[in-house]
Amino acid sequence: MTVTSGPTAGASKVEHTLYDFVDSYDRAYEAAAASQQLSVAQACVLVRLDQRRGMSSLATELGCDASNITQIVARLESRGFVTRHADPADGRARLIDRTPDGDAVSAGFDSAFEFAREAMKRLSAEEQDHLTALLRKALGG
Amino acid sequence: MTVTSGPTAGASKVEHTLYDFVDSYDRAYEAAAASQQLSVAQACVLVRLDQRRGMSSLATELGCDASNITQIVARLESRGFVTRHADPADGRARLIDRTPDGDAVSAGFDSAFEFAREAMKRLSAEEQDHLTALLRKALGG
DNA sequence: TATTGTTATACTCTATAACTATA
DNA sequence: TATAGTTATAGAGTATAACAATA
Repeated sequence: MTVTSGPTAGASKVEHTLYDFVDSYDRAYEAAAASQQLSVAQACVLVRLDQRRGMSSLATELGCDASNITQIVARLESRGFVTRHADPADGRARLIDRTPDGDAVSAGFDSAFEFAREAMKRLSAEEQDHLTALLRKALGG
Repeated sequence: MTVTSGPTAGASKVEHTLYDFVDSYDRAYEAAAASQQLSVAQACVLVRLDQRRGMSSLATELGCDASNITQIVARLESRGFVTRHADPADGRARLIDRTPDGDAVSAGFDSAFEFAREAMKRLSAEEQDHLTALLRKALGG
């Protein structure tokens, strides 16, 4: 049940369509993570480690508590997908690196998560541009 | 971290936009649930109980195991938001009803989850129709 | 004093397996 | 035998609070 929404009672047609799209996207993401034996949370962290980075920046970007990241990174480390190193510039900080095994799993996830790619194949370049513009406008500022 | 994705390395502009939209939608859903002291899973179940229904249909619709629904419904019941009744037509089945308190919380959630509503206010009727058509086409069959 | 990260704790979500009751 | 639901269990996600080390 990673999938969230469900259209409200009085929702309009476009709102139902938005829900269907988000629902499909989320389910595809979960399936792609599962194909690599990853939880959604683990996949979220792993794919963001294409460059070495610290714990707190991950927590900020993912909108969760730092202690949560500590746990997820610990599980990824125990499976050999990441390593932790002291930051020479700040004795408090830790820098996380993805290992070659982690790179492979992350790449496997990227290959498996084909939802957006497949969906956009059904649209022409002009339609993609129009969709981008409409969604940007809908998102506002 | 209900939010899932994160754009892939080689993702196109429209794919980034899709991610931004899904990300915003999911975060807004989570915030609306939290505003009613509900988890995302609890909100998913509660909003689907506008009519009396059985456990297995919820599990099927939400794509999770029946034992999971048992737990979530039990928590909702302990907070007075739903009740369970025997199904007179099938001695094995249970029918779940939302209580008046549950109705109020569900309505509170609907009011708080204004993401899709607010986003569509930024588009004209024609733009909404066009967006619907594009997303439907992108979703395919 | 403030920040980075960890540990301890508690609760929720989730699936699997075993079970009861009913169809 | 098959289905609806529960219970027991275990692992994972999550936040809060308390803590150590460093800035």
